[in-house]
Amino acid sequence: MNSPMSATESSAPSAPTETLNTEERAGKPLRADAKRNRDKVLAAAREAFTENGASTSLEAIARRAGVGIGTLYRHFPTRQALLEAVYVDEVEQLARDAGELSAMEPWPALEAWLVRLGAYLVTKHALAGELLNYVDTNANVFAACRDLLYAAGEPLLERAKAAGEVRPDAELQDVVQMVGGIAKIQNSDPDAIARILAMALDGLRYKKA
Amino acid sequence: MNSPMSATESSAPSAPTETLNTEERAGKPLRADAKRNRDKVLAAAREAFTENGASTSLEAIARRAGVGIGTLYRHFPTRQALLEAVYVDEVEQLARDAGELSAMEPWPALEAWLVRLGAYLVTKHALAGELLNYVDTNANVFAACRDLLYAAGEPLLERAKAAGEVRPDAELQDVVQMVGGIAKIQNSDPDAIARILAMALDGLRYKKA
DNA sequence: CCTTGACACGGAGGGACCCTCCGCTACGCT
DNA sequence: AGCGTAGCGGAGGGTCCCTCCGTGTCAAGG
Repeated sequence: MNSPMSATESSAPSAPTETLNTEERAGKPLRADAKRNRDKVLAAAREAFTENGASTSLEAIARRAGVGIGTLYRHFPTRQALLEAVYVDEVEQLARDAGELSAMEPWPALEAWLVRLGAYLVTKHALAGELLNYVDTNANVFAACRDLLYAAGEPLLERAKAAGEVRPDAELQDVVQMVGGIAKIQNSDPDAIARILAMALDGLRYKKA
Repeated sequence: MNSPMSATESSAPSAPTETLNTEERAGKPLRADAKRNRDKVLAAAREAFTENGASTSLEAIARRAGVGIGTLYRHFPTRQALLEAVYVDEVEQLARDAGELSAMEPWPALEAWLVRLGAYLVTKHALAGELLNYVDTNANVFAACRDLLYAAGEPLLERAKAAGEVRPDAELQDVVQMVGGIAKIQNSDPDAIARILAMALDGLRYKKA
């Protein structure tokens, strides 16, 4: 895990491989053609974001998907919405990981989870930028996602605190943001990020004097 | 702007206040009108970057400065070049600060400097992005600046290591990048950044078991 | 003071994107 | 098979990037 992965599809929380489960929590069943187009856009977006980062032109994505730009915008009114749709599954997986790790000792579990989170975000600077920021527009599209992540990590952190392995004043929000900030560092050397992250995480265990 | 500090000029390393000293290390004496325009652009850019971040439209800057877009591009062929010209003075000041701090105890000195660096970068996400990244184009325009910073910090770090207050495996580059990464976190609450930075810096002092 | 070469100015213009709007297409229900 | 409407696509207006080149301005020598 020390090094941030390949360039393609695969990433930390083994992605769900398919895009079919999309739609989800919405009430409306989409019309056949609509669903087809939505999936085409999603697939094209996933590829494009992976290849060129979050700033890929939306028009390019539409072109790649073979749909009109208007269609893309109807399904995903903003770039953020599209990003979210592309990555929710993976973030959810990350949250689920937290549960499994609870078998380990408190600190190793927490550390492993945070490192995994970091490694994932390294491969998706795109996501990191949007997922973790408060500021910004009224409704943070990623809010739900983020809360999920927080809910998942909280137990791990609390457990480590209870075991006296992590300073009691550490807040999960701060920790997650820290990991995100470090993951977003632009550095051609993957090991450097791993070193930096490890060092910063040790700050969680530091005790005064 | 959403972040710490005032909105205007002032920032961590008391900025040199004026833009007159610009030009510098170049051989050619500029023509009178050229210098005048260069300064106008620089001033407008400083304001604009402060108000709207590094992504401010270059055309807007030219408009604000009351010069043609072509003029702006002749003096500063890239956005990076402009950023650098705007901020070199401040970064140099930051480097100079390191010297003064050496009067303090090793750890407090190092911590103070890094916190100051962080506070400064928070006000200039713009800068942080460009200054600290390796990746990217052939010639990093900021390379000189960055080296200056590293040269300034090195003694502080070494001293703290020698005093046994900082783990010996900490590298300055990593530390500076870490500070940069944390400073770039988007968060409406300035205190949060400070907390996170403090926690991460404690990682420097953590000693195994 | 005037000439004149070179330096510098400004903005038009082509390309890329963003996002909206609306006439047309084609689903799918009856 | 007919029809109401969800959904499609792309033209179009706006912004920005960056280049190129005709015109304006400086300053050194006559």
